[in-house]
Amino acid sequence: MAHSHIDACPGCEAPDLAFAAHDHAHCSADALARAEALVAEKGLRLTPVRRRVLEILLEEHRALGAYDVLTRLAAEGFGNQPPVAYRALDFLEEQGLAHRIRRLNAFTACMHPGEAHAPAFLICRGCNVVAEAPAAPVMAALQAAAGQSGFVIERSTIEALGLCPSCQVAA
Amino acid sequence: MAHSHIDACPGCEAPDLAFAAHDHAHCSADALARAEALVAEKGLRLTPVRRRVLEILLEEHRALGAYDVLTRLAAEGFGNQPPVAYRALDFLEEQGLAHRIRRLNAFTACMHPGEAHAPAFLICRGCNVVAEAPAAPVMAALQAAAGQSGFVIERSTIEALGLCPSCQVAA
DNA sequence: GGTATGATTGTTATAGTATAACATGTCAAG
DNA sequence: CTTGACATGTTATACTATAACAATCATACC
Ligand SMILES: [Zn+2]
Ligand SMILES: [Zn+2]
Ligand SMILES: [Zn+2]
Ligand SMILES: [Zn+2]
Repeated sequence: MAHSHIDACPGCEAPDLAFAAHDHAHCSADALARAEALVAEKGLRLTPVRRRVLEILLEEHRALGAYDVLTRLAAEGFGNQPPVAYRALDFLEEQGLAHRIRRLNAFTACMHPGEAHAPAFLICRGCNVVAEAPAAPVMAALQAAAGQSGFVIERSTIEALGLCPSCQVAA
Repeated sequence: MAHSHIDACPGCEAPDLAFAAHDHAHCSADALARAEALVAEKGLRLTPVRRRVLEILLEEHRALGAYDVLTRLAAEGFGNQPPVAYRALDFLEEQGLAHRIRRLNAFTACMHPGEAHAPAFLICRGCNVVAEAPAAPVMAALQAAAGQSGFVIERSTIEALGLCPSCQVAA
């Protein structure tokens, strides 16, 4: 589902730069389209709840707690019990369409679903924006450190808390 | 509080290699001694609860949940309400004597308190051992990734889940 | 179409993690 | 001895997450 104007699209060219001003309507619509394609490809179903949860996560470059999502869902006529939110979030995470931000006990939409990527996150404590950063070099360094003791990495959590450019100015 | 036999002491020479067999009695006693020195240096107090919590965390190279610690404390005559454990754990974390493992919602003793170190953790899902790994290169890579978007890192969470050497053999 | 099958959602109940707020106790400085 | 700062104990509550089962929906097959 790659589209034709990659060079002109901040949301596609630098999807990890959530801090920069960009055409977010496009940014999120694109992520949603890619998600739909991916799910179809795998023969899975992006059901109404799942799709709506993804849309909610895509509204902003933030992380939302499961109960925040649940409140939204309930207000829209979906079930209002925790498993409704957690199941949708778990599905999205398993399919690489959302990520869990452990420092925040919250979830954020994946900004480049489908692309194999070891996720690293930049979390601004000023504006709460969460950005995905290119993490291949980080993973390589971590692999190297682990390899020294013969440890084999299966999954990793890499999160940085700090200030985005705008919030540095404000401070 | 560096001592004299650094070359002969696995617990000191390679404190990040919690997976390897080593003289853990020494390993933990040494960490405790360093912690005491550090706290005294800062004019703070390693009170009975705090000291006991650190000892408990030092018993094994594992992470313990706050409620696990609390159960132990209560059995030993300390308070049996959550804040008793959380306050001690928070103190230890603030002083760099313990680390929070976010993936496990648990805490582990710091294996080289006093030394400035950006923590990275290797968590074995087989035996639950948690090791601190040298993380300077990892942090450098993360800083580089963040720097591209002008993000300034203040704190970071770097955790890898996988299998230690022994558990790879077992599998 | 009708039905068997598995996947999805809804619901109840409960487990696990963490903090706010206030009372009590300890200790050292003045 | 009093004072003030810090530390601990306690009550209550908030927040995060999952187990277990019932009802519903979608699909494939006859
Ligand atoms: Zn965007
Ligand atoms: Zn910001
Ligand atoms: Zn040890
Ligand atoms: Zn192991």
